[in-house]
Amino acid sequence: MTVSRGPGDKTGGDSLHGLVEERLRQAAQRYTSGRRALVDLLAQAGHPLSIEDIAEQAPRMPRSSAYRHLVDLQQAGVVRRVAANDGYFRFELAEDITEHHHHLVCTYCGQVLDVTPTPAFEQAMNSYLASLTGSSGFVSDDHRLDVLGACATCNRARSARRDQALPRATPQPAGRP
Amino acid sequence: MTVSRGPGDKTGGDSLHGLVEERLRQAAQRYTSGRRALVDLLAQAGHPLSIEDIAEQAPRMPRSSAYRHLVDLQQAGVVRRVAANDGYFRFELAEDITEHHHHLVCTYCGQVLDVTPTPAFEQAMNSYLASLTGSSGFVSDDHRLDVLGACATCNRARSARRDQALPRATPQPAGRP
DNA sequence: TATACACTGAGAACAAGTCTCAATCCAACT
DNA sequence: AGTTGGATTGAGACTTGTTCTCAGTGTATA
Ligand SMILES: [Mn+2]
Ligand SMILES: [Mn+2]
Ligand SMILES: [Zn+2]
Ligand SMILES: [Zn+2]
Repeated sequence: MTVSRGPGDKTGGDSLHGLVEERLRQAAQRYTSGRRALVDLLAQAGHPLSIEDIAEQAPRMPRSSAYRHLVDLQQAGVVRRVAANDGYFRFELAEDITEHHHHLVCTYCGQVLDVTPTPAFEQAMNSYLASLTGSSGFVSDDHRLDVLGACATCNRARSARRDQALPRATPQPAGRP
Repeated sequence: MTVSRGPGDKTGGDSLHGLVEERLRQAAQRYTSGRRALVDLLAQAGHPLSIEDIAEQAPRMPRSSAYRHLVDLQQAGVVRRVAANDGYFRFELAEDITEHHHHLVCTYCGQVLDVTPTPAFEQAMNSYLASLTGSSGFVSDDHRLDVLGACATCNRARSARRDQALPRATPQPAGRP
């Protein structure tokens, strides 16, 4: 049985753990069972995980340890921290371990999905980024594209109702009491 | 003297305040001097402001009031809250008041700049978004593109040094004591 | 002027994320 | 096999951006 490790699943077999171990060694860190559990979670999720997601799927891991592991894995270049629209961080494997991808953010249920861009689009993206370097003196070395909308599930729920209104989960601020 | 209101400066003259007042009225809210001051700040900044930016430029406004005004203005559709890479929110005028734009995020000093995309790129973006709708059942109604890199100022500072290392402000997690 | 709400400021409350510290593990030696 | 020094871990205190509470003030409208 093969397990999907994210979009594209670049690293076949178990080279993933070897690669992670090597990067940790570079940072004088050990690849312990807690860290391995986290990497497995992130690899099998295929989309960025919140600390809540992690706590659900690894109930025995203390939150302080999870946070610290994530920091260490970031510093080793294994994990990337992404700021979602709701102000909470999500965590995913670094793109050079999985593959460059974008995010579909459902503004109703808050779920974040990975999607791999078409080569044509990335080409347009690159020429656009090149044009930015010239005009403003800004030198880009990465980009992040989030597509906001309704996922398939929430879409069905919405069209099932007469009124187009569904409770939104993500961008709505707190409001007045 | 004309004041830039953001990229493109869609609303000329003082129709901005009229528009804001109208949207607040729709939400049964008044356009008071504190709220007007905030709208002026956001309009003149031309890039998303942090609560710290706001406190600096409007020292007499209490933070609790600033936050509450921002919530009210969001609910009225005047302000948009953007989650920056450092985990803190920034605030800017809604895109249908200014113009659709993207963000240049400097990963060294944390500053966020607005940039208006070329029509060619937005066209590529639209066809890309259309392709997403088909495949996964996800229906997109908005997108957010953040370009990460080094702003002109930090770029100069970086090339002035022999080593390429500058202290990063944004994505670097806290580290171990 | 009276009345009913909306608005405001001060500060308490909340919670995601970070830090501290004592205990434990483990790779590298003898 | 035992020692040892540094890395790792769990529990909980702490920090701080953001939200909530509440009493007092402003302001439309009649
Ligand atoms: Mn891309
Ligand atoms: Mn765009
Ligand atoms: Zn959804
Ligand atoms: Zn900069």
